[in-house]
Amino acid sequence: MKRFNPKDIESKWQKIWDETGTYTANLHSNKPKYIAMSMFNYPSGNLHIGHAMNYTISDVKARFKRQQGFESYHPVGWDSFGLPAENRAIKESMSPQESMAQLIPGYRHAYKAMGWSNDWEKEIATHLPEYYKWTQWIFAQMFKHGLAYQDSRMQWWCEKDATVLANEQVIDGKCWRHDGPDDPLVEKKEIKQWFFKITEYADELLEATDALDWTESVKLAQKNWIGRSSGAEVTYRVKGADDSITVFTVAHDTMYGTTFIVLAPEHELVQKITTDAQKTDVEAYVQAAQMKSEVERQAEKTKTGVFTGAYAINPLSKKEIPIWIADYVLAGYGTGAVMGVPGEDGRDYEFAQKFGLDIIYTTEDQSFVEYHETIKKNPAGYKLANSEEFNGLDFKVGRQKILEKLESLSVGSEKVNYKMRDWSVSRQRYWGAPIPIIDCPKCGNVLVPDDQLPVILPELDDFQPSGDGRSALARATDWLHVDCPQCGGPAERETDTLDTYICSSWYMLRYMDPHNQEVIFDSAVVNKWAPIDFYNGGDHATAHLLYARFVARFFTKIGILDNPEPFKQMLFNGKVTASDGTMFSKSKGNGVDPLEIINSGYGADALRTYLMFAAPLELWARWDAQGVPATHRFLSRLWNLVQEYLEAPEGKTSPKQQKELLRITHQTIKKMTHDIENSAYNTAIAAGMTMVNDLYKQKAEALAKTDAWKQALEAIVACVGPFAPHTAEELWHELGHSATVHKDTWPDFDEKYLVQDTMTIAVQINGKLRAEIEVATDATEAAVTAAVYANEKVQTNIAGKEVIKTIYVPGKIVNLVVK
RNA sequence: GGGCGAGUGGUGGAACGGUAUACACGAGGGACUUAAAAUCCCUUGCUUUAAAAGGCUUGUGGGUUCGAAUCCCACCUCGCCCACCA
Repeated sequence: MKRFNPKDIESKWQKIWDETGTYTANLHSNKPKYIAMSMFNYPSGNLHIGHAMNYTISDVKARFKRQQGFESYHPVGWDSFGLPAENRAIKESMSPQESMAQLIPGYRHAYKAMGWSNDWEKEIATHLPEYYKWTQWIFAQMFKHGLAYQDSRMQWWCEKDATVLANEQVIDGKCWRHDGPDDPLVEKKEIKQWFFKITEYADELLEATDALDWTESVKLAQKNWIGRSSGAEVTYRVKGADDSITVFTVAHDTMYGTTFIVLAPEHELVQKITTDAQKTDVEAYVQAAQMKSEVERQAEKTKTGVFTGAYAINPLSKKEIPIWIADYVLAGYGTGAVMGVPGEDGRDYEFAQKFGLDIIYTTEDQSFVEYHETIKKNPAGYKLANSEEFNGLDFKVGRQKILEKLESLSVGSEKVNYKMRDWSVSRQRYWGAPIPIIDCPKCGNVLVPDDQLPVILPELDDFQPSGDGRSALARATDWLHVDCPQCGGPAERETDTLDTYICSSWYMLRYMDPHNQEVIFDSAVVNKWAPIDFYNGGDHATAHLLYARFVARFFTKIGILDNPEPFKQMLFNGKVTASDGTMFSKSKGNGVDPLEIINSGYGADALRTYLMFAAPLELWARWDAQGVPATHRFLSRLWNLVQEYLEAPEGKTSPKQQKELLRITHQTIKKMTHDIENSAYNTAIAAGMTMVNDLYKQKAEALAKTDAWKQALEAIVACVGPFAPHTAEELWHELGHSATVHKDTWPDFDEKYLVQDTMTIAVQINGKLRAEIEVATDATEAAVTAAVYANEKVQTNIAGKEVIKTIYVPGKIVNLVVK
């Protein structure tokens, strides 16, 4: 009997699949399409267990659909621009180009060793000019449509990377790439940079979120990130001056409770309105605030602030209220100024307490309850108080009336605010797509004409940032100096490169037309293949997934794409940790190397099956050293069963066994089809294991080379195909097929085989299980009840008692209620 | 501080309001073997008992229901995301 030896069969089939193009998708096929993929790979080292997890999830889905008869496409590519590659290149004194040329082949080899069904004909890499030409084209389109602009702003700055960061790239006050305990906090620097106006789409993105078939937590994270709040802008006049201060509030119904105004230290009016007496204090405070990082500010437990000496007038109550500055007010949100309502807002309350400011309550119960709490506890509404003519009104009515009054006085209007900011897309680093802009002293920022794209990234010897806040490109003088496309005069190229999140915001669409050099993609093909049917990953709940949605939406506006949502279904899967629950890390050296496991003799199939079996996909799994041996054992049992069948004598299968084999088979097909469809891979594999166990029991009865056995074995081999593709392929061929198991082989199930002659009914007495009875499947309720009363245990339990109620759940349970 | 999840055997985990603990690991026993590995078979929630037969069990406490791991309320614990967003 042939032994199960993954080493031989895996490399054999990988070679055959490669040579025969088994996984090459025909984008013009007449079959229904299916495209499954996992988040883009960032080549930075070796394939690790997290990759193995992520890419196997989408590979199983793609394989399942391919077997079901879909034209299934499982694309592959490299998110090859970006800082890790550049930093590695600096460290190992090689160019990032060379670094990629070294890393990518290693990944290709590893992907094939994992048995992933990628289409290698359509491979892409974002650092190649044929790709980034179109990344630059997107920038140009954004620019032409008024969605790309340059601005000088305070921006997050990572000292280690010497580049700015997008808000989304700041994690707990640190750079997303340097968030270790010894890494520095990010700082703010004023830098001229490019932005994409994602805020223009905030509302659309928010509204479309609910309908997505995505993991709920991700949808929620996106909604929170966009952070819509609707309220009003109200203008307070500064006493004795022409200036006025506009604040944003969601609680304009509490306006009569405003007893002070607070400006952010950076607010433009601070200098102007501060009185001479307060000047020293205010300047000191502003300076101190500038020195502090955002995180230090937030870490402070108590409120700080300084009085400016100026007063504002409440436009409704006409009361004079002091104007303060305090760093609990953020310059970047709303208008950078708030109205202090200490009767209804916790932060204002704390501030008022500390500095002895007045507190006015505007609700009838006249005590401090947080505004949102008040509404939550009393959704029906509370009544306004201390609000002059609005007293006694329900807050919803009062709110509306107050708004109307503000509007009539021209001091307020409805306003919607978003937490989300525009997307900062400039990076002061070398290894990215150059921004296709030429800075002309006469014409200003001039777009590089489309026919001159791509702006090729010049090869350099030294990739270190130039140190003046510009990238290494500032030193590439030949490249830098160009003629202005508009006036022909001397000009300079933009030295910033594009955030690599732009590269990954549209790659899924390029997969459908990867080599097109005329246009970004053929819309006809893309409209056939988009959206991505299945997408998964364990990171980027906000940044990447929001950017991709934004860019796709933009494509629909400029008419090159039909569907504004790029990902139809998105599974946010868990990660794999070490057995002690801590993260795998290079520094700890506790990593598990997928290739090592494969090569140790267990094979890719056992590894894949273990990863998919360990836990539900959305949960985090702990690495268990016993796991791969266990799934290897399962595959080996299946293997041996098929070998025994092949060596079995010709003969007959009894009608009884035939019926049982059919039942086992169809029950398994049903369960596995349903579970893989629903991404419940762990229970699908469990069902496969159950079938193999059941077949071993049948084998003990009788095993002969019959159609009944063959059909059962073919079904389980096909169903295991998505998880253990090599083993399935080998066994499929051994069972007599010459075509691949991986196309059009998924078996159908028929409910009629699931029906048994008898069924087991559980009998409860007062809800407690007391007996089980066996009745004919077609037994009537009367027959079942009769069988229940005939049961000895039931009789003992109801002796001397009165049965007051009988509940019969057909096919399942009988519950007798006795007294 | 806000939001969202999750608490089930020794472990990872199963269970449309209907027989809790599928499947797997680990453990114990047996077969095969000179022996070991591999393989195959059996047992395995806790507990009383020699056995037969009971009792108890899904974080804690209540509730709804003929029936609750599942639904509702309160509490405890853990995890994740966001966080002075006005």
